[in-house]
Amino acid sequence: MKKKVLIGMSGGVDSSVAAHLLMRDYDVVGTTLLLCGNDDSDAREVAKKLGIKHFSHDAREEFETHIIKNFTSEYLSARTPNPCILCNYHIKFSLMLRLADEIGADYIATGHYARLGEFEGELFPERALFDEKDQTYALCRLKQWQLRRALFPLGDIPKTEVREIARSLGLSVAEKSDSQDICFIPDGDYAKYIEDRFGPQPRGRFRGPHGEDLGEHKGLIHYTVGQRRGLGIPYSERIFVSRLDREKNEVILGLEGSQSKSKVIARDFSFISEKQMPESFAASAKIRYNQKASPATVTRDGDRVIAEFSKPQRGVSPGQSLVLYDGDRVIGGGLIE
RNA sequence: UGGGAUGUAGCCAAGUCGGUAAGGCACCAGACUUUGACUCUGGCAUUCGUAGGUUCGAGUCCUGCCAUCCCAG
Repeated sequence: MKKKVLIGMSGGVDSSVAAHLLMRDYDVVGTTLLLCGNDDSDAREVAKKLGIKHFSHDAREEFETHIIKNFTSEYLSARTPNPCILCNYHIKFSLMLRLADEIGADYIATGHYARLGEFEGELFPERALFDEKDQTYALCRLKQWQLRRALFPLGDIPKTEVREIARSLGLSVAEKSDSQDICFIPDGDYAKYIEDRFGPQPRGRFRGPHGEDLGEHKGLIHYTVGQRRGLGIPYSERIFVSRLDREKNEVILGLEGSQSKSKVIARDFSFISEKQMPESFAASAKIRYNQKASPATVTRDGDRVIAEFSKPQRGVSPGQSLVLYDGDRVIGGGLIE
């Protein structure tokens, strides 16, 4: 008898094709999590077309407490959060697992471009075979109990082939564009979203590379370390946000290079492995999603990790995650201070 | 008021012996992207404070006017 798997279906191409691929070896049930007014009609249509069972689950309350609350409070604390990483941990790989238990499913699956690898008796997310589409960065906080019941059907398929499969199946979502922006903020204007909830944020001054006053900023939540565009400041050369000063409510600007650092400290670090990690080791690391990993020497300090990169990293933004890799294998991730 | 200087796109700013408006920043549009960013590509002055003049041709030469700044006092 086939084992049963519950797949999260967003209604996009990826999870739709993932569902189809699973059907060969598993008894597949699809679910769409209602997180924030998203619509499940595409997913329902795909499920019907594929001939699998589908149900939707209202997860708005959990999404609100675990993801949105953190997202807004981080921004209000002058940090730049990555909601996807938290969502994967709390929603896609926790809540989904509970739903799987309810329907008696052995596994859960998602349309992430990632593979699952085994190393010394444990499981790890591994980079997708075609790493232009790798999504392991966002899976950095997963634990063994989650990975043991996870499946990633798209890990060794290029995106173009996924679309071809969708077309050959006659799925209406085959040409649907890739999702982007923050899923619960459809228009992409996160600052407006926060101000709608918490009111307008106090304005302050822009401080230039030489300490000069460069005018008024719109409120700290509008800026991220490393940002260049949208500052609205004419200057003789490119200037970047190098720091957000919460005490003085100032946005500190600097020239090219001023926002680069070799030493990155991450707190609340979560390792994939349950084994004791060495105090210090070599790894490759990323400080943001869309970037290739670069070599670093890592030192542990309680729940903190200090990464000393061999080359300075630009735009190290507090609140984003430092994710460590050993080759293709994700070691873990933590929040940049 | 006398003496000096300057006035080129939203900002900074090139512009040679007059020959038919560099560049940077900002901005806009695309590309990239399951976060915020970065990056990349493309766009962006029929016009050079203004009114005349010289010239085949003026941002570049001449004259008046206007504006701003500095030094005198």
